[in-house]
Amino acid sequence: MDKLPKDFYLLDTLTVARELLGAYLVRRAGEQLIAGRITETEAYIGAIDKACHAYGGRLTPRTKIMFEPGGCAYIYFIYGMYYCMNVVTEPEGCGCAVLIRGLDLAAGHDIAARFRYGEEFENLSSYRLKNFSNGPGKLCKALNLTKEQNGEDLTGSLLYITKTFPGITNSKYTIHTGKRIGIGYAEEAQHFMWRFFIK
DNA sequence: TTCAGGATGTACT
DNA sequence: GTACATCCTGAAC
Repeated sequence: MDKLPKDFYLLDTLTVARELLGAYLVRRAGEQLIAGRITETEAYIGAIDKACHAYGGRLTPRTKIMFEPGGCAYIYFIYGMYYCMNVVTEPEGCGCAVLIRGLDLAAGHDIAARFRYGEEFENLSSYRLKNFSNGPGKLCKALNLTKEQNGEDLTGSLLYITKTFPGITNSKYTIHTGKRIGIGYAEEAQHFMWRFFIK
């Protein structure tokens, strides 16, 4: 399995955000694997981005993971009930990350469905299938990602990203860009075209 | 199919 | 006390 190496995560945040599209986020749950193709990302660059939790070098217990060298997971709790997962990027001290906003489930359907809805995958309604992991809070629930995985090394065996996944054929895609979602408070930064997604 | 409202903990003022 | 990188439900169209 061609796990993305540490060096990849040290690259420019916008590059990582684009390159992650079409890759597979893999989560080990016991002996089983859950994998989803990444369909939507957003870049957050601490030095210049008012929407970033680490804007202006703000270092708190929550944000300290963002200042680690690229290649670990930054998972935070939001709105009292959801988690969002980010990939920390660039060298140590930068405070940059890429938010994973959407996944297409590729493997581990049954266990993911239990994490997400507590039901078997084949029993899910079409509405639930369509909205299974197409949002940051949703995909964390499907992959059972919580603060327990905050800071997890993405080059380890519990949580990692690959360019291909066994038994899955990569389909072609086109990258689209847009404004980021849910950051209306961020003044000029809300207009940055730092959201990337594929069809 | 779209939309308003509520749930709810943590970080920060 | 307030805002938050969200999602679900139920009601109206």
